[in-house]
Amino acid sequence: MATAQLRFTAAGRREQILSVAARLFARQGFQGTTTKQIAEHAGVTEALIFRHFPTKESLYWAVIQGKIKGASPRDRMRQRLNSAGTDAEILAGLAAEILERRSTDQTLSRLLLYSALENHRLSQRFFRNHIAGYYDVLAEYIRRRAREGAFRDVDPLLAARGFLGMVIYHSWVQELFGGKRFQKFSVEQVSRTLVDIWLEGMLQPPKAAPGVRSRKSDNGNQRATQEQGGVTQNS
Amino acid sequence: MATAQLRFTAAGRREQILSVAARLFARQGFQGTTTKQIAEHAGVTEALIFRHFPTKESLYWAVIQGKIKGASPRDRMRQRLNSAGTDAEILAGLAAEILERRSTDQTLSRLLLYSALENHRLSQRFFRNHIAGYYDVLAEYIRRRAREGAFRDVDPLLAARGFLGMVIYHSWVQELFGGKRFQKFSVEQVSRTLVDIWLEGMLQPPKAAPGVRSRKSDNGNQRATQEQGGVTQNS
DNA sequence: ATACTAAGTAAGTAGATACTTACTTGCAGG
DNA sequence: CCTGCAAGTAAGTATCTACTTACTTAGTAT
Repeated sequence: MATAQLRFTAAGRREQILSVAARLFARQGFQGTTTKQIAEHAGVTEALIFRHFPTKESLYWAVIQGKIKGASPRDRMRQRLNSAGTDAEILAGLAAEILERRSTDQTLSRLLLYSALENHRLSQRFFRNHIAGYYDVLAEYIRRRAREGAFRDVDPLLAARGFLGMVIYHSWVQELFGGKRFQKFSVEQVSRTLVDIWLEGMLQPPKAAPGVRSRKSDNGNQRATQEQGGVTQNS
Repeated sequence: MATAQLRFTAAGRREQILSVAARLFARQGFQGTTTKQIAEHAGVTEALIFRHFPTKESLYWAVIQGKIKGASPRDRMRQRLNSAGTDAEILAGLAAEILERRSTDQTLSRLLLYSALENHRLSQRFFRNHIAGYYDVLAEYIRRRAREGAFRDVDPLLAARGFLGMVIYHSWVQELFGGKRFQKFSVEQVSRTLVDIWLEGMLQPPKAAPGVRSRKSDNGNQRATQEQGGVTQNS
């Protein structure tokens, strides 16, 4: 009869330590978090931590890898982008999901930022596994929509980065830099607005004559423009 | 004759320490930088540092305040936004400046990120003084262009954040997360492309009757088969 | 009960860290 | 020249850090 267990199983304790450490590393970074702190928050002595993880750094790795595995956005995102609906609906849903997730759980993005700043060798891999996935899938979506004639001919990777940049940067500003203290935005408003701008910028104009794209606004009071900068990339 | 001085004046030494500390704090954060390191890089003993700054934390504050004062982007940005040229030229110039500055000197953005993550009380103020300035000025520009009928009616602050989000996030990805290892983009290409998307999304459609905005794409359907000419220039 | 094993701990160690104290050295003005 | 003072240092100290070692306890199978 295991009623009130005083002891964890090894695996259970390991997970508990991981979850405590994740919170602390996310809040304070690797350098700012001590093994003593982790032990105290886990209700355990430091020695036990080093029984489960040979070094503090290996614990950090384990935390990050756990988070990477826990959240595999690529598949959910691909699924979303393949679902039915207008571009606007799909993208707004995507943006909303990102914003919502980030506002309820900052640990992942904080871990990512910290590891990037602290130059942990893991950072690159973390980034590639977690963030780059977003790009590739979204870029593919953009490429497809361009092939279908819906989107303009813009470097898909840059376009994807632009979209995610709008969304993620906004959430950073709100959550990380305390922007929400001065200005509150609803997730709906933000996702709708940002998607609106980006999408309107990506959509192929309706009745453009082939070869010559007419500017939407010629009234541009500033000095008239003779040619519209193109988007092609040859550097 | 003070030819080769072995000793600095107090003010000179203070500045030297500040500049050395700025580099180190930017690279390693507050917690990750030791006073011993700073002393060694300044070619001086730790004691001298504590003669100029009572605590390590006060040194950190001084570094950040110096950076805030040093870079006042608001004015330069306002000037740029009031100069002559098309929207595309002005915004691309702005984006290029941000990208260029950030790629040559990361200390400022790294300090900002670190201080935000480490929850230094200064972080909010740092953000408000350094970054929020961009928003306000750019939002004002957007508001003006909307009043002039050139831009659509979109929340100016969100639009500004979207623009800067695209640019700044891109530079973070490239510089911080090592994105440049896999993909190199020229500053011109990035700024032109991002501005193109954003601006095209903000411009008022050409022949819309006032008050009624016609969407570019009414079919809204994902499988849109909008006919299109071979519009944009192909390389 | 006994004995075995896995979970857990008390009490360290060596080195680092922020900061101090008591002292020395270079240089300008009389 | 020498003297006063600001610039600079050598050698600490108390505390903290990651990590260890030698030990104790709880659960369980026999």
